[in-house]
Amino acid sequence: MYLYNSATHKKEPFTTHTPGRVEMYTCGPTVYHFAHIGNLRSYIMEDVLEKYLRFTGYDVNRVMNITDVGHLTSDADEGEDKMLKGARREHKTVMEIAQYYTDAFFADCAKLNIRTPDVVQPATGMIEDYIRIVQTLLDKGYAYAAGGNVYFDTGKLPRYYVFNDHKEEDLAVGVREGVEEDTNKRNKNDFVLWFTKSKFEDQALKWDSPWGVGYPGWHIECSGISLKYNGEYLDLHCGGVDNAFPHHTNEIAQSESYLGHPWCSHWWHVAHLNTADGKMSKSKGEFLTVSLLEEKGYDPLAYRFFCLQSHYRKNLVFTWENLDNAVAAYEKLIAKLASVDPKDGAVDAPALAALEEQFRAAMDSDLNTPNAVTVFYNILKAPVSGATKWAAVEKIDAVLGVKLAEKAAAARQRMAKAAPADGGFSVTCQSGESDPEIEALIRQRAEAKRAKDFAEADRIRDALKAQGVEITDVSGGVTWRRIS
RNA sequence: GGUGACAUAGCCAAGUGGUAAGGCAAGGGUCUGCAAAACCCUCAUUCCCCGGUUCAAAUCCGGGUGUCACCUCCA
Repeated sequence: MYLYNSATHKKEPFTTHTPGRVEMYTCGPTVYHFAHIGNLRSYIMEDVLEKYLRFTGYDVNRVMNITDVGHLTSDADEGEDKMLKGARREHKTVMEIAQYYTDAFFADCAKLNIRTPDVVQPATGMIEDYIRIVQTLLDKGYAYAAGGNVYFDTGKLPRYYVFNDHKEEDLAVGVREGVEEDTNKRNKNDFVLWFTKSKFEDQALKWDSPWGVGYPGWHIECSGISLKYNGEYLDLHCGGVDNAFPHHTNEIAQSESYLGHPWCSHWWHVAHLNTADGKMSKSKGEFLTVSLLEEKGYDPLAYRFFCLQSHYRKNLVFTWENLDNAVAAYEKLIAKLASVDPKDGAVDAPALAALEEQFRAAMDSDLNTPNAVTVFYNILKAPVSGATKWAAVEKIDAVLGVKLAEKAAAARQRMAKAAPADGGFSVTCQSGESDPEIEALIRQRAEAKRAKDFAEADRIRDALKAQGVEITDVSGGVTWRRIS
């Protein structure tokens, strides 16, 4: 399998330190608010990566942090702690906020069919580990104390910039309003390992340390958590592109300095989901969450499908029109599979293997999910038995995770119900809902049709449409659904 | 200002030297009382621009232009 490695800027064969096993770390959410669908794009793509690695036979140990401490506010940044700001907004304690949004995050993940990582570790649960790492970095001379804080000395490294070719003098420090240069730093790009002097007066969570009461720097949490649960050699580190610098760069600096040997061989970054005006954020424009999608009548899995249609290293622009496009494609795919009889013939093993091979070829090429999705179409068009088609769809959907077989099976059940064997007339709602008033109208229309009074039949259909109900004649009855 | 990624039809999108996959939308047809659905057909002489290399370039090289991101918390 070839994957693009941000650290080398090349597609490389993916290899692991221990053959057959992948130590995988993914940066998790900061739990001060709901995740927006842009955040979730990364988790969807990471989920596909993880599932594909398992599909190809790897034993995967996936670790994720939950950032529940120490982040500054986002976007409209006034130098306030995100967690604290969230707590104040909702009159809750910081830990209540963290728990609430952690739960909300995993609820969103479940709706998007994202597997929960093997290890999920809140940052606040590992303070002693961070202190030990910081102390070791001080002992080894990679860190220094100044102005009450402990800093990492990037000047001690032969190569600090891993992902790009920044020159220290070109770094624009404090370009943004409200961000001031820290005069305690020896080098412009030094970063804090442990704070005792908070920028904000009322930092909520503090711990005792050899350097005074304070809290850990942002970057140390990921190093600490990964070192504990993935061990000294990490195979795959994932996250959004925005994390590459400085967060991942700093993780590498502190982890390798602490360990004294190379740490993570492969870095995998997911590009952003943008809106028409640029980067998606929580404070600008519409706050796009999974819940909002659901309120608007979208299936979260249609959003997952939307993400799969694009490559993970390419910016994706979110518009409602683009989502609708994906929804139409997704629903057609389900309908197509639903029209295939799973009991048709036997599973043709060689044909199944050939279809699976197409899928592997796409995925092996830097996780090319757009091409992997086209394999669904190839399966449906292939001259093979229905049983083979269902088996092939189920096989690759175990990785892509859009629940095609499950949805198609449900659609088949509804179709069976809508076409009773006794020749009667049935009225079925596509979402399983039942509404006597609507059903009565539909039956009235059927009567009018039987009497060849098509004007009356069309009048009733138009009246239903005006109420937001669309009906479709099928053999043996009518199905209906609500449209927005 | 520096750094990086990207630029393919109305839209999403693959393709990394051999003559533009796939999907959505649209148009035409079959079917249907009419619709819808389904099925069939059509839909980029051309890949941001200008040079170069080559028998051959969307693909390689050079130079532009544009978009986005990062340098400050962010997926």
